[in-house]
Amino acid sequence: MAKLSKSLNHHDCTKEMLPIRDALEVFSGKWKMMILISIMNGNNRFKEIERSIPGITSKVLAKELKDLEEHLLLKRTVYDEYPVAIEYTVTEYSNTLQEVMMALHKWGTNHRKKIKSKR
Amino acid sequence: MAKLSKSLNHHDCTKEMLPIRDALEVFSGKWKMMILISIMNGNNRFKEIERSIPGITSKVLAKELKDLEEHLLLKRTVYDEYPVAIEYTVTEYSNTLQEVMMALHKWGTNHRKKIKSKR
DNA sequence: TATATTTGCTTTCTAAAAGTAAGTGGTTAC
DNA sequence: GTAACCACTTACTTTTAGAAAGCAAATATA
Repeated sequence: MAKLSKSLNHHDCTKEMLPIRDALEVFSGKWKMMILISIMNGNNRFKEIERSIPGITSKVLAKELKDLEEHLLLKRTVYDEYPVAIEYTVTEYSNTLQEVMMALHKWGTNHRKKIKSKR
Repeated sequence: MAKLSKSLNHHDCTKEMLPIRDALEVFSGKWKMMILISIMNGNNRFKEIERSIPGITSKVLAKELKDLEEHLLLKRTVYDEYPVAIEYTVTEYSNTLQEVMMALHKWGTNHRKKIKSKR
């Protein structure tokens, strides 16, 4: 008995963790949010997006664009006209990220001050 | 002129991206948020935390705990008593993450439904 | 007409990060 | 005395990210 309770000697909090984990899986990482913001700001062509995000490489961008598309956050459209243009646009669904983005932006701004004052 | 404007043919949005990037750097990734939540839920010993997060290994946990400590989000205390106990506690500063966590939780919950209904 | 450049990627190679499994040194319970 | 617990660390493997170059098609420049 003592043993049993000891082996369970921790508070279960998986219920709270799962949704947060789901969310982070979708857009955490170095580039996904940046890509979304870039497209939201009117960069719709591959090269435009690439140029707007300092440090990203085309390989990584290509992969992340695919991921984001799968998660319904953006859409890839091929225009079969003259020199075949490809456009990436954010979906309506991606607007649900506004609140998350604002919270992140706010916290990040404050954290930068915090860390600066620490040094 | 045409050349110049073409080479700048994208909207600069680094200003908006930077704070979000700062924020994500601190706690994005597979485990950091889970660790914080676990500790907030009263798991303060290394093994307790480890047991409360399914799938995490001691190596990763040790590393993430160090990272979070450096970012002022938690505190490591050594009690020099009988069999030397070590306790991890969240800092007051980590409470500033509440808003972010709530936004993530909300979005993640909704996204899970969204993805489920898609399949 | 030849050369260079742009676009939207892909390929190859290397480096860094994450995961797996076992081990360590100390304490304590059986 | 053997087994288990604690807080990690070490060695090794696999996965992921990044760096650099290439490619086919079109367009612009000289």
